[in-house]
Amino acid sequence: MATLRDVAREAGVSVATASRAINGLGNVTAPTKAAVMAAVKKLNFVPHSGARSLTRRKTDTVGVILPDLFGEFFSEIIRGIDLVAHEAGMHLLLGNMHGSTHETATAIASMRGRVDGLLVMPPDLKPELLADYLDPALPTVFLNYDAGSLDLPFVAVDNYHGAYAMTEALLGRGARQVVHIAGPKHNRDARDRQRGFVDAMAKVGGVRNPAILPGDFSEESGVKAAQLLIEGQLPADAVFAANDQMAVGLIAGLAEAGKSVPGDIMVAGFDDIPLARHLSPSLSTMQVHIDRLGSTAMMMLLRVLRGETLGAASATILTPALIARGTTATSQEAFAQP
Amino acid sequence: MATLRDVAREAGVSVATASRAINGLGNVTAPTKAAVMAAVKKLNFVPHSGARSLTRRKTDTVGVILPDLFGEFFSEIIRGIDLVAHEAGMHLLLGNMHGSTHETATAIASMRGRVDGLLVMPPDLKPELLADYLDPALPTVFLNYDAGSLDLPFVAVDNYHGAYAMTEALLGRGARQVVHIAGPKHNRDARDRQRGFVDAMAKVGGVRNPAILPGDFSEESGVKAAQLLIEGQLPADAVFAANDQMAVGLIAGLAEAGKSVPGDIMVAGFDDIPLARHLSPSLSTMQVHIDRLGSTAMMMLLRVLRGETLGAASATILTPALIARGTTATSQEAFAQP
DNA sequence: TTCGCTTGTGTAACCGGTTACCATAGCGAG
DNA sequence: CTCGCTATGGTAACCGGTTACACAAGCGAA
Repeated sequence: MATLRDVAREAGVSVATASRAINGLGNVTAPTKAAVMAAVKKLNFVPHSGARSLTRRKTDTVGVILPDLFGEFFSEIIRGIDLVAHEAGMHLLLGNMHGSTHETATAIASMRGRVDGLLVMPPDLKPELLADYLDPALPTVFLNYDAGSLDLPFVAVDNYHGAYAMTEALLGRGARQVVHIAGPKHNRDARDRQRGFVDAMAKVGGVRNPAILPGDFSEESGVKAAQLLIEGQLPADAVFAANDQMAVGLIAGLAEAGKSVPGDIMVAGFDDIPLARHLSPSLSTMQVHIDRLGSTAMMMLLRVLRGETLGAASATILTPALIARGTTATSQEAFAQP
Repeated sequence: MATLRDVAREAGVSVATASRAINGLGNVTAPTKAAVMAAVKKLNFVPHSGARSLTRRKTDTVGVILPDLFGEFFSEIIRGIDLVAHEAGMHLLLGNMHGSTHETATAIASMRGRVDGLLVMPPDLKPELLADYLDPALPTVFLNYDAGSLDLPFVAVDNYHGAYAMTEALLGRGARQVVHIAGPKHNRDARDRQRGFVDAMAKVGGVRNPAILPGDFSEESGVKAAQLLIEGQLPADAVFAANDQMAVGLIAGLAEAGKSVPGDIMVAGFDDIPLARHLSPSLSTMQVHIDRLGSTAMMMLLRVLRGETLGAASATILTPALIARGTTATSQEAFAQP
């Protein structure tokens, strides 16, 4: 591997001159610069970024810490981040916390000196726990997370109002007995969606304690919910699942039991995963632009890195949009658009 | 930020002793080590990895260069890589070549000094072009790519035999006129699948020049293929799309035209994306364990990094499995299992 | 007591690139 | 011809951790 000293020797100049020529810092005459560049080409010199980060005190890299890397959700987030990062000439260092607090601490620690900033998406953990591990000097933006007591910028989805709107829509289509399938207990997204559902049922539907079935965001838990619904003889004319995966399982379970969707029971999900539009009937859901979650967070981080103060922009809330499809079609609509 | 010198001063020892204590290199008495560790805790010291990589000449990071980050395919690959990398305590540095040769060169160059090894997935490019940019001293494994003339280890999917098997299966189910929807012209996966199809048609079906429609792996190109098929009045009793995405579009297009699947026309895809099993009828396809593509490549890279010679294991071919589902069901099967 | 050995600790050079500061050459003005 | 300025380039310290080597202390053996 060629070093800067090699280049300098080859070009017949000092390391300082070579460095200046390469970085275009002026104080170098055209012929000198040309000689240096020729040497660079000849030796195939590429600056060693480890050494560079020592003196420059920046790495042109951002660390991304996600709870898991499974499924389209995370792939879309990474894509959104990469889109913006690439534009700004930054690299992405991936860290996986694999769900545990200890892993998260390790992941954050191991990024010291490797990154200029951090994007963190803590799914279940309390922010207070994370605070101990975060380096206050390292710019950090939270993904899909209300930073709460921590004074850090974040991007989040308005799960509460999304769930509220969907519940309202179901009621508006004539449903009286709407059942909710909840997500993991400690997941904030899941809790907010449940709150939105409960509040809408109370205020719009006039129902005090609506039925709620347990779930964990997995397809299997949707199937189980369908069984509970049928065997428990729970009266229901609509089911609102806390995410699309569960809605998919639910529909399969209902079909198994001979129930028709939306004829007997309407179904709605949340997220608008690509699969949703391809089901038959297609799944009504709340559309979350997952990639924007990533790109927005990355843009915020870039601004912090540039030294700008975010002010009011330090909290960005993305509002999901209601997508009405086949699983909530009324009989008229079903005839009009099979 | 606390440095090693700070820790040494705090513990009342020299930097050398502090370093040895932290890295557990022996030659340090228990009380001395305890004092150092106490200082580490107190100052919240984390070694600066940039500085470390200078002397150690390793970074515990592997670079991953992908053509794009879109869709489940890449997400699965990254997940597979991460699974193995995490186990080995390695980090992932993501690079996106965004399709162009120039970008690829930049991505590879910018990883100099940042990574110990490289995983590269070149979709369309010729290996000869890449060779100029690859550092021979940097261990590299190709993903989903036959390294060809380059003497580098790789993991690939046996697209040819997969396509051959699927075509054979379609013919075995009574199809006579099978049409293929091809992938992008310069994509090697697509070309191999097309070759497998053509050869199977000739050898098993006795058909010399089977009909082939153009496509580009996108859902839309599947829809277009359906239109071409109908409007061109191309006789067909089965369609084999080069990937699942196009099969999905194709099915939608056929439904639009009033054709029933598999009644009028059987359909098959390739990849087994998660969506495949959820379609109705469910999509028959060749199952590729995409995550294994990533994890296998990562395991190979780890072995190279440990100094092992791969020998025969330097070329790993993953064989896809045929998954027969609803879109290729014969009428008897359709009655038996609706 | 002194020599020799083991064991623990310190000093300083080094990895590769950056940059503050200094030295020199070249030029015009006086 | 000398002075003084600027443009250009060189020297060396530094970023933070690692490690070869030197050194000192402690112990047993002669």
